[in-house]
Amino acid sequence: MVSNIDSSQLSERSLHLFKSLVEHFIEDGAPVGSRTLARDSKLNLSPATIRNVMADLEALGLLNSPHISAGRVPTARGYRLFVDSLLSVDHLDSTEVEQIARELAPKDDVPALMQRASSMLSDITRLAGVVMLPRPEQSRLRQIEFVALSARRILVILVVNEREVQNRIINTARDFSPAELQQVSNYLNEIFAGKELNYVRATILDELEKMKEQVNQSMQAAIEMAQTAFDAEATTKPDDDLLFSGQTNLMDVAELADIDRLKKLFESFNQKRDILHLLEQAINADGIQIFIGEESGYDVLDNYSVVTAPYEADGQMLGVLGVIGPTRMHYERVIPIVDITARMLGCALNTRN
Amino acid sequence: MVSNIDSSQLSERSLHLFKSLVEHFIEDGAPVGSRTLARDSKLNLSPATIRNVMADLEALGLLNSPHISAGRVPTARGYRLFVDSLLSVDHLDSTEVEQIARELAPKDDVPALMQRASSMLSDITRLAGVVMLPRPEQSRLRQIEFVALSARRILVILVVNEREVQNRIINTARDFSPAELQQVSNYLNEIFAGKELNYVRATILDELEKMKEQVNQSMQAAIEMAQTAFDAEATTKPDDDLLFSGQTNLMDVAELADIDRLKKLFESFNQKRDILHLLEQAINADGIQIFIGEESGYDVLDNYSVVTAPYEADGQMLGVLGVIGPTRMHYERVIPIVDITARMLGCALNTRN
DNA sequence: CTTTTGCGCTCCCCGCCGCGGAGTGCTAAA
DNA sequence: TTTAGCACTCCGCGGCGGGGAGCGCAAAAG
Repeated sequence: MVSNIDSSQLSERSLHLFKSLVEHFIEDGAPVGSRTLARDSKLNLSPATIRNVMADLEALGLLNSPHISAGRVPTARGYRLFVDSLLSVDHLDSTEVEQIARELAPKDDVPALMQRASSMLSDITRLAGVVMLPRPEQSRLRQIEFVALSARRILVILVVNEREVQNRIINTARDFSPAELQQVSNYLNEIFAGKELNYVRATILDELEKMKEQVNQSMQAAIEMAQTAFDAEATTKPDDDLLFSGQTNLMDVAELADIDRLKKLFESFNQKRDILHLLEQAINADGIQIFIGEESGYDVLDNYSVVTAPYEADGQMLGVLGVIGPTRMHYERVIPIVDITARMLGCALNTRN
Repeated sequence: MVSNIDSSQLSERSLHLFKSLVEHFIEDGAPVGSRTLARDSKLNLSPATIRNVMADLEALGLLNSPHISAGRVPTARGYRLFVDSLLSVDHLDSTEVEQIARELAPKDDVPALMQRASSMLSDITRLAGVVMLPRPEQSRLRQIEFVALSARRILVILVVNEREVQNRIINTARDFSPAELQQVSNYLNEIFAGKELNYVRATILDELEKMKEQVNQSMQAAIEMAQTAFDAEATTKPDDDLLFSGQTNLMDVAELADIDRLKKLFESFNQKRDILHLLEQAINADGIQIFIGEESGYDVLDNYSVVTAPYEADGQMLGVLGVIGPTRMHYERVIPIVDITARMLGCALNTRN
């Protein structure tokens, strides 16, 4: 990768003009010519001078022109310089902040909260929002319970990490009485409570062996049953860990009207894989991270930028959220929105007492 | 609404030509002229004759021409006649049937099964699939359990209708011991097991009053707690009752490439309201029901058709599933797919023992 | 009466042209 | 170093014309 341009390598004037050009382009989406720039940047320079400056900026790879005789357009590298050094972020007005706070009030369960965060991001930015569901590296089993539905159909309830609840139904080979079930869950809670799920899955077989003599017949069957339960758990919910919303907002953005590219993007939303990889790169950034166009390395994201922020609660990084839109987006507005949303989501997730 | 055309009102020859025209149009998407029709329909008629016939069909409102000098295109009414009287449904080949059966094997919980049904519909038809989640008119409470997470945070588990499990966490005003919780759930199960959820919600307050003297203090608090639990239940999951998939398939269909209309459609997928209303109309149809273009009454669905089938299990209508695509779709193929999917989904939902 | 032939007409599509506008690069002057 | 002037490029757009597909109508054929 070619090294990025540092703002100190450029004259004050060049930077001013460059910034002005980018802002102009973000506003209109049309290539910006020397005339307009001469008119609007308060520098009182003639178009010709500005042309010279722009030629230099183009040589540095910050701009390029679609055709020899069109205005200039920022490159990905140009945007990079812009967001890193030139951008002054908006101050969100208090009504917006309140709106975000209201939407993220911790009134119900985690998935619903995440869903709201995502739609809020897309509503407020008029772009596409995405939230990675919290995936604590360690999911500790807190409690396991069995509820008899009928003699051979048993509901297994796993309470994981404070507030996550998973349940599945398993069919057993023989009948279990409620008392037996109680016994099994007591037993399992005793050994496994507080342990990591993966660990539980891995060792449950060993335990089974170890206990073979100690415990009675019924208990053996019970442990086998538990194993089934945990196996089922392993196969479920591995993929719905990304919540999108507002995809349709992207259909308004004129320069992205190419339906094939849009389709590719939407498909990659559905597959989740690429976007997930991208977001994972952002989880250890401290605060906002921005992927501009081709930078991301995923060519479905050409001409798109992704503004991300990790969110944390109880001192633990939980995930990433962000906004996807055209490279030509209002960064000065999107950035603080993503930022504050991540913070507030974190707050909402702090274990309430 | 103008009355539909009955196939008996038309000569054999007109019907044959009409059918041939519709098939042609479905294949190519281009207006069909008299020449092509003369060539391809085995009738050995001159284009001129066919023009006459087509003029008649146009007068009946079955066809129209985009321009005076283009070929003819079926109207919604034309499609109606076509699917009602002229269509010969494909015989699905056995590999496809097996594929469907495999996808719908009842291996895990209901939501996942529904999700698979929907994506399978869209994959196999290359159109958009939709499934309405089962919404039994009566959701009977089967069992309620409380699990203490901490002294004041309690997990409420509701088992509803055989295999649906809902859980939520509530915060209580005071501590409850496990024994107390057991007592409460025994009590509630005794009164409410087998009752309808709405009924439970409605009468739980009365019960509370009625029992005031009979039961002790702790029990009162418990019932209040239960009330909280059911209230929470009422507010949750009222809207995610429709599962879409394969929306992006619609972006391939050339004649729908109008990005604004597509956007409107996608938005109505997100809102769910209109589509839900439409599907609800189909729940009492016995078998396949088809909404063609403007017929649906929702103008986002102009140029789209929806092929639906209700599914049932244990003798009870549970919901509707279907496929959304351009009016110009391969009905002869889509119809049997939707049909068999509905049946198999029903089978998968029959209470397994 | 039905079907066919023949003919004139309509309308779309596509490529072509020419023009105005916006913008550039270069050179020469300030 | 900046500006003015100028020639040049390229896009977008509207108008034009020809070819193609298809239609309707009228008259002839069956």
